[in-house]
Amino acid sequence: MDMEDDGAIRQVELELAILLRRVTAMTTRRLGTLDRAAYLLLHRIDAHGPEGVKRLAQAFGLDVSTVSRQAAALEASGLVRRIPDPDDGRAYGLGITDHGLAELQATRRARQARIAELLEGWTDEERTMFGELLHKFNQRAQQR
Amino acid sequence: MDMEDDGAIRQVELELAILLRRVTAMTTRRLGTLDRAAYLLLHRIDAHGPEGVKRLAQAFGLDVSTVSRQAAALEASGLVRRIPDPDDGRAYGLGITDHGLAELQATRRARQARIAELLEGWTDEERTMFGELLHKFNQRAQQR
DNA sequence: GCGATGTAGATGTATAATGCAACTATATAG
DNA sequence: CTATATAGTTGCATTATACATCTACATCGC
Repeated sequence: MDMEDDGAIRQVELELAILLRRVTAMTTRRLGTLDRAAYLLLHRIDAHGPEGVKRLAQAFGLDVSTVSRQAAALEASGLVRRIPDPDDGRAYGLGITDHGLAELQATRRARQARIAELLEGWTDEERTMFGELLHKFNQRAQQR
Repeated sequence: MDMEDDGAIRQVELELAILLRRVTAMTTRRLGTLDRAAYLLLHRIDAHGPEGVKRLAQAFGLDVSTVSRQAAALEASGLVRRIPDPDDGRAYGLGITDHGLAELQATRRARQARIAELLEGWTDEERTMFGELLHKFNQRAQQR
């Protein structure tokens, strides 16, 4: 089977590359007050509860040092607070603060409004399918 | 109509943010010999024929200076060559060289193989739909 | 209990991508 | 012919990132 010549794969590969460019460019100027790293970290913490930098780094495929710096920035801005791990003096979890939650929600609204613009004219079915396929893809991309 | 609370939009927004993270992390270590910027530029030039840096920058939503540097790097590597615009002494187009085409194809194969892995177990319909929806999304994202 | 080894996280340093501002050279308009 | 606009380049600053190293604590073997 000649996978590489599969037309669908060809298209997905190209469109993903383009998507990366476009969405990176779009989100470089922040929507709301949070930059992309901050937004994703807060999103994750909000959804999964407090986690340490190691787990967060794994979740995003980033180096621990990178997340450590991002977390420090978030803490300095009062968006998260450290919650010491009672069983491990080295470790702590990052918990979202009320301020962090408010900023997260504001940024999320701004981003969703942007997406809503881009999905204007799509059918409900297309939107739903797009979300599900992206989710399915992300699941796989995490494991690998 | 409460767009912002549409479940599909909520999911698309989140999954796009995650996708960006994952795919960026994945493509940081290059597949093939070309980095991401080089790959996309060559891809575009191959598909659209020679274009100047201004048009290329617009196509990717990047600053002209950024593309100018990327183009210089491509030229230094012999992947593209400058084609002076006969009607405008300031302008030139970037044309892909044989070497550039070979590298493009090699990198494209490597990337497609990677995508094929990630889409393993998907139905043909899902793959096709994913590609089409990504394309549709990118089209909109370019105009806006 | 204590030394060896492992682990969570922070920090030093280097690199790469990018944007903005200033510049050069050419084109076009009045 | 001068003034202004445009294509592209370059200087500079910023940001995100990885890798290596370091510190503090934990755990394991004895």
